[in-house]
Amino acid sequence: MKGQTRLSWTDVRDEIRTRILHRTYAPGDKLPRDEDIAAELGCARTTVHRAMQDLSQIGLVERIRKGGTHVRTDPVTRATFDIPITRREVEQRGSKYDYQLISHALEDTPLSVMARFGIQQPARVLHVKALHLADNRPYMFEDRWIHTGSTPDILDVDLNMQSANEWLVRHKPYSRVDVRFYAMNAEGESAVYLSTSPGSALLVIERTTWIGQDPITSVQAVAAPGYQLTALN
Amino acid sequence: MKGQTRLSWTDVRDEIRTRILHRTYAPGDKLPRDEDIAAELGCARTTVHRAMQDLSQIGLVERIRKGGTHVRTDPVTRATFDIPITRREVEQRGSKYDYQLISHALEDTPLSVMARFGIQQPARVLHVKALHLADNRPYMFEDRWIHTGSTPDILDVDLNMQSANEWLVRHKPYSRVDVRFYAMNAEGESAVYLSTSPGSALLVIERTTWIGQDPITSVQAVAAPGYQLTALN
DNA sequence: AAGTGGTCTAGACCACCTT
DNA sequence: AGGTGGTCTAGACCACTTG
Repeated sequence: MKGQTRLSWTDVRDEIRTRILHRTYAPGDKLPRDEDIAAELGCARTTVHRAMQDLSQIGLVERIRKGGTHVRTDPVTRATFDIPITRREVEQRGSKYDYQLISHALEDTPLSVMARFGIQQPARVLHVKALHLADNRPYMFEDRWIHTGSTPDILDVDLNMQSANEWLVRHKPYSRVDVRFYAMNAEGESAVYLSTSPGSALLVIERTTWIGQDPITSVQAVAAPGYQLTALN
Repeated sequence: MKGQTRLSWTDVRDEIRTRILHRTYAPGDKLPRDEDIAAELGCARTTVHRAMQDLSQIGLVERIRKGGTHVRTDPVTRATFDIPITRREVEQRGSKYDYQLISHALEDTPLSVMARFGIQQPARVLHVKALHLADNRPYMFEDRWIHTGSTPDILDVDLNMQSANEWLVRHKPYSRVDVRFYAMNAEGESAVYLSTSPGSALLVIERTTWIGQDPITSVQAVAAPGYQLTALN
């Protein structure tokens, strides 16, 4: 006799995915009820549910109570990115990490930053510019605004010793984050500090974080030329 | 008496997250065993497990069998992006969508595309260039290579009527995808078709897909100036 | 109103890793 | 070797949404 073992939810997931790839279940089709699939494959409904949870998160199927499970007609490509502390990112590439504080000053939020924070009135913020280096070469230029209302402690930190990036990540958990990517031409400071010519195309990672309703920080992280963001998996 | 209702896994998740935010469980700390948390909060262990599954996926905690659950010391920012069919993306912005085929030709894969596909020998591919428009203005320029070995059907498609993007998404499911973002200076064709001046910084979304081991397509989607990618949530 | 997915429970066993 | 998370089951009830 052969070693018939119990079905795991990954088995079920793979089976369903295969059927979708092979068009047994075509785009737009309604899949059988969880319970029927469970009966067919010989496992508990919970196990099918776990499999479907995965497929649903990937974006392969769409599940609606009472409506049933459908294969998505317009499958989206869903990509997930990890954005670690810059120091860690550099070290994981096997490079030597260095950091330089360029400037820091107490200022009022400009309109652009007020918009990012979603606030109506200007607020007192610490404006920090800094450069991250990998193997002594510019890696990322960061232009950051830190809300002194929500994060007064930042004023006591010696930013020559420790990047604001690192201090914040270690000391200020956030409850909400907005992340966006776009391209920018190097100009002025970004060109100088990244040692590139004005006009170079640079990738920008803009991140804004809040704790509850209160803004913490907003940063434009401008990567050196050639930088690529790669999705997990 | 008040309506004491049963704890849901989201309640548990929120409770744990709050404790992490409040440093009840500080970065690096080991959390109690699932079973103990369940006992404390008064729910089944499975419910705690479901909550932890979520926190683990977000990247807030790290779980290791026998090792227990730990608060991550270097929380990463994890961002997820949906990359829909371009037509859908345009229409969801409330704009009118148009599409122009620029050129298509059978060619051999250049080295760069062989690298993306992960193949050693050149392959016969359909090289397609096309432009997507939103409200009659250039929106995205796409430079695509389609492997005719895995996808011979593409040769029968009238690419004037239907973008390769759309046809592929509808007819060729993939099992693996590589996604990366980077910045590029407009030059030559990309500048001309996107109606911008050479040198403009443009965001590029590069996507390569496979079915099993076989490459399907690789595309450089070059967005018009000002384009932003925004994370879900 | 009814059907379908979503969740919760209690118990059992398994798999993996640290000690 | 033992402890912890991971999974499976069976059954029950809930919540949402469509017809």
